[in-house]
Amino acid sequence: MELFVDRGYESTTVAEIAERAGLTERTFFRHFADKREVLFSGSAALQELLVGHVAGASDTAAPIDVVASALEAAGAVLQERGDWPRRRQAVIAANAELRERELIKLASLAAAMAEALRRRGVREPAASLTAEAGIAAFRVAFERWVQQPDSRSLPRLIRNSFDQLSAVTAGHRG
Amino acid sequence: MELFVDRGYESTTVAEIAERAGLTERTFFRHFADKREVLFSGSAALQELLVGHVAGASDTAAPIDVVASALEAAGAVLQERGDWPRRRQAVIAANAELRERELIKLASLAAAMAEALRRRGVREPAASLTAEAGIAAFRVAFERWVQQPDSRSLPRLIRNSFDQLSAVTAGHRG
DNA sequence: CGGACGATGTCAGTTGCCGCCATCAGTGTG
DNA sequence: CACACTGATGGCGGCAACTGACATCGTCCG
Repeated sequence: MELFVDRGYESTTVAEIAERAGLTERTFFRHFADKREVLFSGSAALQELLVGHVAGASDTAAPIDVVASALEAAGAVLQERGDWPRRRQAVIAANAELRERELIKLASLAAAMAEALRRRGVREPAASLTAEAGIAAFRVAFERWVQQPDSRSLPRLIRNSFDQLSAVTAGHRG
Repeated sequence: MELFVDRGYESTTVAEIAERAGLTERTFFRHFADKREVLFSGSAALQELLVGHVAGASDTAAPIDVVASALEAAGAVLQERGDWPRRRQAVIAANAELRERELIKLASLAAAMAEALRRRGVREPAASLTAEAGIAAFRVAFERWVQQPDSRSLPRLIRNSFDQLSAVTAGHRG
């Protein structure tokens, strides 16, 4: 992160990262599949958290509410990490490769939640749709949170985003 | 496409692609920003189509319906290309790098539609949310269409996907 | 003590990608 | 007709991401 913030992601070489960590370039690639992954290795934990929440939710809760509360919980965790998520997001936003990686990580979170919903008995395409739309709501909320100078509560923004989503899709006449 | 289908995306080098086209590797990179872009250069046209539909929709239509009908129109165009979209999608699905690129292209389509909605007077975060959720509905429908052996109408699948989306988010209690 | 094992280092090689300069065909201009 | 300009291409060299094969070293276990 120090190197990325200093001179930008692209103009930082893997050799430099490895040197700063007191390791070899070869060893770096044994810990991370590629250069981008340094910034995304934490997403596995987030995925477990989401899946756990979905699996443990009340049986009577509607799928969209299950997804919403799982993502609010994730938002609370992110909120507690202080500056880190914002600095990380600034680096990601400045680089196209990293934005691509972020999208596939989010898609992977959606897929994991959809799978967890299916285990609760939700059928396709409702499961995928709920998970994907939920991630979309999360993205919009997270982006707002990152850009806001004041620290408005991320879980609250996420909740609002779900409300908006519900309002916005309600108009559709099938 | 011939080379990709034959030996897979990864084990096809840019030099081989260029040679097949009767050009040099150097020239290839003058036409495409990187190796992945060969498969995604058409997305600009799709974006124009979507933005045009959103901009030209009836003033009284609800944003979600505007987005839905724009994506149905896009689906109709894809449908007319016969085998091509399915072959292309098979190549993309088999490779992680290509899936990343596809996601960022879809995100770019969502951003363009959100911008078009804003020009119609839709405010944030409703505009982004509608566009993102719409793209999610499209993705789910397109994936089903690709996997279905019979050629069920893609626009119809997209319409169904939007109906499901509406049903699925309706349960949310804000 | 000795051997298995996991983490690291070393080295050479492939490939994506880019900067720089030369070439060449087509076009407009005096 | 000669010249300059422009746009597309080729050739070459080089950087950086990534990988496979092999060596080394510390640790743990019997």
